[in-house]
Amino acid sequence: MPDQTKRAPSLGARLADRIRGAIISADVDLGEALSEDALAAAFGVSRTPVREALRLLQTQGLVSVVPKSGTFVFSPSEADIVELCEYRSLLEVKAACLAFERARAETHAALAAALEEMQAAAAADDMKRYGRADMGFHLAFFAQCGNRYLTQAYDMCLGRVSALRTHLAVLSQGEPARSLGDHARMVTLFGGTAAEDLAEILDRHIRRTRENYIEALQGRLRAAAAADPRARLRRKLGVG
Amino acid sequence: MPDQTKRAPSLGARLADRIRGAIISADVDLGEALSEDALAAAFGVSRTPVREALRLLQTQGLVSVVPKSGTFVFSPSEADIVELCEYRSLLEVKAACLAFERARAETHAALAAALEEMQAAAAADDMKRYGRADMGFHLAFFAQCGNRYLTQAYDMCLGRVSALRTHLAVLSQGEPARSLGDHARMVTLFGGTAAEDLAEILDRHIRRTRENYIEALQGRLRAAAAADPRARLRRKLGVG
DNA sequence: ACACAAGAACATGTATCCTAGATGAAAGCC
DNA sequence: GGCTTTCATCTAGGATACATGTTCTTGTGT
Repeated sequence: MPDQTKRAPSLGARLADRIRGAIISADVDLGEALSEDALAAAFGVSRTPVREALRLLQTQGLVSVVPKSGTFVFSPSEADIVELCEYRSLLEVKAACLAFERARAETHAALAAALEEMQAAAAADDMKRYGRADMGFHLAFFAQCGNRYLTQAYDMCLGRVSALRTHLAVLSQGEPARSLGDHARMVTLFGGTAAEDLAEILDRHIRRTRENYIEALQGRLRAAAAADPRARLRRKLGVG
Repeated sequence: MPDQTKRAPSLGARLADRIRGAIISADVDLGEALSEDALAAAFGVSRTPVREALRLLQTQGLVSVVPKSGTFVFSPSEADIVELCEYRSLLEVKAACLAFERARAETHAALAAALEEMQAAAAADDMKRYGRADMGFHLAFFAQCGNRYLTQAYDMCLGRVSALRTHLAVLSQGEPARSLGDHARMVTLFGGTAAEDLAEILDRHIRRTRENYIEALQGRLRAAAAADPRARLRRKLGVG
C-alpha cells in the first residue's frame, strides 16, 4: 500500500475548494442553482471534474444534487440552523475538553494568539478578518484534541457554518465586545488547571450565533415573500 | 428548488452500498486493492459510477483512493481504532442523552425491542444476527435524538465500525453475557426518570469493544508478519 | 550477487459523447 | 377562459476513449 501522503490533489478536489470558496464568500446565493455545464465552462475544464467536485461538496452538505434536475447551493431551514448549531456545539465542547486534558499549554498559546488577532481585527473594524480569526480560535481546539475523526467531523460542517456566517451574520448591538469577552474567558480558563465553566461558555457562545442566524434567516424569508410575484399580486389585489 | 425527496438513487450510490456490503461482510480484506476496472467489469457497468461509489466510500473512510495508484480498503492502525472508538463513544453518549431528554418513551420501547432480539440471537448462538441487533440497539439512540447532523455523523463512521466488528471481532470469554447485561441496564435506565450512569455504561461498553479490536488487530499483524514472503524466506533459509 | 535504470503493464485522471428523465412553456381541447 | 396535453429544451447519468502518472519487472552493467 502506497504512502498516499503529499499527492497532488485532483482537479476535482481543487475545483471543490474554489466552489466552496465562492459559496462561503457569498458570490453565489443560498439555494441558487449550479449548472455543471456552466461551471465547467467557467473553469475551462470538462464536466467530469466538476461533477466530482459537486459530489464532494454534497457530502459536506454545501450543495444538494437532485438527479436529472440540478445542483443547488444548500438553503438551511430554521430547524437546520438549530440542529447544526447544536451539533457544532457538541463537537466543539468535546474538542475543547480533550484539548484541555491533553495539550493545555499548547492550546492556551494558540487561543491567546487567536484572541489577540481578533482584538486587532475588532480594533481595525475589519469584520472579515475578525471572522477568520474567530474561526482560527475555534479550530485551535480541534488541532489539539488528538482525535482526527473529531477534527474531520468539524471540517465537515465548517463549510456550512462559514457560509451561514457570511450569508446571514448580522451585527447585533454590542456583539463584538460580548464575543471578545467570551473568548477571553476561555483563554483564561486554559491558563488555569480547572475548566468547569468551559462547556457552558462555549455552548452559550454558539447559541448566540444561532439566534443571530435565525433572526437573519427570518428577515431573508420575509424579504423573499415580499418579492414573491404571487404574494405581491395577492397584496395588490387586497386578497388575504 | 425541486423537492429532492424520493428520487431513484443513482447507480453510483447503489454500487457504493454493494461495495460497502462486501467490505463489511469481509468478502474483501482490509487494505486490499480495489481496481475500478475490475469492479466495473464485475458489476457490468462503466467506470464512471464505480468512481462515484468509491468517492462516496472514501468520504466514509472505508476506502482511500490514492491518485494514479489505486483504491484500497481502509486498514486501521491501533491509533485509528482508539480514536474511532473515542469518537463513536462521544457521538453515542450525546445521542443517548438527547434521546433520553426528548423521546424517552419511544427510545425505551425501541431499545427494549432490540434487546429482546439480541437475547434471542444469543440464545440461538447466531452471532451475525446478534451483531445486527446490537447495531439496531445503538442506532435507536440516533433515530430518536432529534438531530440529523448527529445521526449523519454516526452513519459516517458506521461502516468502519461494522467492518471492524466483522473483520476483527473475537469472542472473548463470557462476552455475550456481559454485553447483554450492559444493554439491559441501559434499557432499565430509559424506563426511569434519571440517567446518571448512562454515559458511563455506554462509554465502558464501547471501550471494551475497542480493547477487543486492538487485541485482534495485533494478532492479525503478527500473522501478517509470519506470512510475509521475505520473512518466510529468511526463516526458511535459516537467516536470522 | 547487487544496484540501478529503462520500459511494460496497469492504475487513475480527464475529456467527450450519448441517453434518459425533469421542467416549463405553448398549443390544443373542453 | 381555464385546464390538459404535448413537445422543445435543459439537466444530470452513464459509457467510452484517450492522457498521464505510478509501480513493478526485467535486463543490463558493474
